[in-house]
Amino acid sequence: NRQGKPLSLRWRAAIFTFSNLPLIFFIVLPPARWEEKKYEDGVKWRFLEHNGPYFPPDYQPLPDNVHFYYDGKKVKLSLAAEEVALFFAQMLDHEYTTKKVFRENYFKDWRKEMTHEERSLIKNLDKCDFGEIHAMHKAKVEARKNMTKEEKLAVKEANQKIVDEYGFCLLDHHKERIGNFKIEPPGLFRGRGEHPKQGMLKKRIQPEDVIINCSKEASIPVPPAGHHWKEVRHDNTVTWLASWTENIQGSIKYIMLNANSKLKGEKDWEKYEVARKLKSCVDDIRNQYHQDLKSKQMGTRQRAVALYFIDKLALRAGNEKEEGETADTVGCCSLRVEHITLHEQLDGSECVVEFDFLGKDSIRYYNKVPVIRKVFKNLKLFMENKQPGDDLFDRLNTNMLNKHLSSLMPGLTAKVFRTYNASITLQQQLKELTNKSDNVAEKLLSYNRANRAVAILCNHQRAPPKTFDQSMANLQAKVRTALLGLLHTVAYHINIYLRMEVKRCEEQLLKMEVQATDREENKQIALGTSKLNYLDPRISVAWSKNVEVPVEKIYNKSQRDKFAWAIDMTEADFEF
DNA sequence: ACCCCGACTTAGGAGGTTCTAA
DNA sequence: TTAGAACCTCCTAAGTCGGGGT
Repeated sequence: NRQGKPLSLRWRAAIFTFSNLPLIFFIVLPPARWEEKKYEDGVKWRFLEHNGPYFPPDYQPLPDNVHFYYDGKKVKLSLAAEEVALFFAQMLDHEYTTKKVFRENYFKDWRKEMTHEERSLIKNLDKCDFGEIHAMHKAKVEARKNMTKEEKLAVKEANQKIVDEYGFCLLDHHKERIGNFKIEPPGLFRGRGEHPKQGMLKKRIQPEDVIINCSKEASIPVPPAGHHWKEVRHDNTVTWLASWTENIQGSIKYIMLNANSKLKGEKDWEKYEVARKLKSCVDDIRNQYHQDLKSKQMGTRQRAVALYFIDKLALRAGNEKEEGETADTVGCCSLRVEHITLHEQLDGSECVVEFDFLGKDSIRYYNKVPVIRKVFKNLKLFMENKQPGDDLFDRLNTNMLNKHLSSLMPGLTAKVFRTYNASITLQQQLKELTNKSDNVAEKLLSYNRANRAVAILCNHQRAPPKTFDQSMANLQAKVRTALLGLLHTVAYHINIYLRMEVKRCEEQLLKMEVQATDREENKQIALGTSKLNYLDPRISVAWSKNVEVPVEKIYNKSQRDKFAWAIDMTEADFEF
């Protein structure tokens, strides 16, 4: 099986008695889905059938009592222009409708949707009054919030019907959940960070834009009435069920399976197996790049320094990006001189590199890192005679780096280091932080702390919750109250009948303290991303068995579904 | 050798739902 | 019973990486 052990025989036993004789039956179960044999290289399925994507509802025109005004005068907009006006009006409370780039992009695209007459009238966004449309939208949101239980239930049932019809497909022998079966509705593009295309109109997708992928033998999904698909193809070397090209970046969007599917689970498992393989040769690879730091070839030295960062700091590879098409963000290979500052001496350490750049999703990476002298000297060399905006690694790109890595180990790429370092860190931290004698709450705190160490390594940040300070204060107050209550109880009522009560108070207090600590430490850290994408679930499952914490305490339902393969196969002695 | 793009994973936020404690 | 926090699901943007074409 996937732990490298012989394939396990899955069985259940049942005991009956017959005339006081015990009879034991063994039932041999078929192999788990993730133990079925695979297809030849490149083939992802034999049979694929589905109902096609679900399209968002058509635009509903504004009611007659809601108006748009231009320059103080009432203007009845054409349907197309009105729909796009509503997109803007809906977002009026959001700060990016005040941003220059957003407004300019929006206005330019909106004008494209206008009729000739509208275009010649409406020339200035500042003179547009979306007030009534905005108010109508807010009223709708409010009304939705105030729906009765019955109304909410009706909505829920309607949604469930859509899921039942469009949310599943048949892939080989299995009914599988589809991850995103809905076509993305039109709206205004909201990029992350300072995105040059923010505010542009994301257009409505028609069936004529959509490519369907299914097997030849399957019944072809029926397009909405009066429409046809762009294309129906039968490509079993890919996993997507439908695709379309999006108009902002011109990239392809896909409808794919849910994470709990066999296909995705198998891929996930493979990813962690590659990372485990890196574990067995990481020492050699580290020796290699330490040697390469002294290479006569500048390109080799740059590769070595980049690898040092990727390994030590879990930086992303850093592919080059087209300027002006996306926010200005970088990864390791695309770092520029302006993103690092060298300090011979800083806070009592020598050879410190100060990183300050925007990474994926425009999340800031800020870190001061002591490095070995050879790396430090190389960096100085790379920065000589360069402008702040120049590439730090001018003789390196992700392609060259990955080609080198795959020559060291099959399947090795830059991102494997992130997976490997994340998982090995979790395993080490769990070993270090968990005490067998702790109670479940304390063990969970240890787990969260180990998870947190990884999230910090991978720079998984979140905006602090809006009400964080307030809720923290509330929690502290509660702790104080509980503490007082406890003291009070102990001081005045020590007698045998109240010991239970004291014990209960103590437990409650401890739980709250643990909770407060956990929450404070978690203020700006997002644990979910690493849990879902970087941490080999077998480490967590083995830990939960070892320390006797139910797996439900660390994985919720959808996480348990996603990691079903790991929950099924992992024994307490698993080592990453 | 390089570039472009297709396919897939990784990412944080919005918003809805459930839980908890007063 | 209710408000607010915690949890969870959905959404879709933004990365990685390899293969094919030039």
